[in-house]
Amino acid sequence: MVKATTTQQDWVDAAYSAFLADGLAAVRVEPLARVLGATKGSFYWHFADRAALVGAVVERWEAQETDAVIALAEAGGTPAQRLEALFGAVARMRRTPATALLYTQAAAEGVGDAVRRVSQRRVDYLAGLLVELGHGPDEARRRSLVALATVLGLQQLEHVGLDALDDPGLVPTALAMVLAEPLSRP
Amino acid sequence: MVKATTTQQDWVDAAYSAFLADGLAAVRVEPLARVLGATKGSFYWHFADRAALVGAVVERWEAQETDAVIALAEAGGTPAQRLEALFGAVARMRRTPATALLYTQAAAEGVGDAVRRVSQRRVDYLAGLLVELGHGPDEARRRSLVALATVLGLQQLEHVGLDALDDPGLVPTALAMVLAEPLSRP
DNA sequence: ACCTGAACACCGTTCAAGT
DNA sequence: ACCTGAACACCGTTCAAGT
Repeated sequence: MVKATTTQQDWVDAAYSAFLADGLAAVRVEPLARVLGATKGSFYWHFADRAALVGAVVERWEAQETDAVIALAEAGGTPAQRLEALFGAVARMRRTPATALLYTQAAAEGVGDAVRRVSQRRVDYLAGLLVELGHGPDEARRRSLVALATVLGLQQLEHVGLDALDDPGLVPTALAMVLAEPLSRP
Repeated sequence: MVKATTTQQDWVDAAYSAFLADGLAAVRVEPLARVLGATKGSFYWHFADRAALVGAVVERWEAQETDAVIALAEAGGTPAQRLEALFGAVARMRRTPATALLYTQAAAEGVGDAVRRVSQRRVDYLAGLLVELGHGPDEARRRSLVALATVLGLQQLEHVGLDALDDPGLVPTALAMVLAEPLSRP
């Protein structure tokens, strides 16, 4: 039995695949219509415009990010173990163009809010760990912000051809930088 | 005396302004033609295609970046003073959307090489300072890579609405993280 | 209710024709 | 040598018309 109609889900599924492969810019109505064997007119029955589809894609991304953070938090262990697990996950993450592209595309595509919420959640989780490890709340927040920025920046460098994530000594270095005691400045 | 013709320089100037304001995506032939009071046909006399204009824009950006690094290096002082100056410059840099957008757009726009060269030069400069400050070359390179990534990532977070660079304690924190002695891991 | 097909706008690209 | 203006392709968007 062949599917009779193209559902809203079909559009989001196809758009999400395109997003994972090539970022939000790849979420385009006409090419997706070709992939789905539908017309653009069909798309505009299910969605108000392209922005609505982009919104649905980012909503799905946000939900999966939230699940991932919760899974990390529930994995348990000591704060130090959870920090190790977090850095391990980051080290394994590597080349996912979608995420590397997302932050700069977010504002232009009108989904900056969702990306900001996800970022905040990540910073909060890491800051919680650092507080458990004995840092003060302000210092913990700053270090977490810097750590997230580092991960995002390394993905960008990777994306531009600097094989930053290949260096096996880099993640330990970053870990040390996040954990280290603050220096008194000269 | 009114200028008779639209020169190649005029196109690059207009394109560079658009780039500084809104990133490479804003380098578009037809809107620039409107701004310059010329036709698209005129553009295609001076340039092979839009990619050539984007290339010229990034070339100018690369040249100015190089000048900036050289100026920093020639400023002199002790390595610690130069490091302070570098972080001060970064702290003052703040909201330049163009740079924040550039890294993710670079690959798609075919100018990844120029961006990679600029990144490499920045890392090399900082790593040199860290070596002068007593770090080993590998550790210095890793810390420099992480530091550049941090700056790029903070720009992205800023761009998405997390007021990361507003926190006055953040740059000292980042400085401490770059300078700190490596930890032995647990 | 859901879709097609044609239309229009926007921008990249080409090119014959003008000066 | 340099430019105009019209044409085409691509994709977002609208809509009358079909089932």
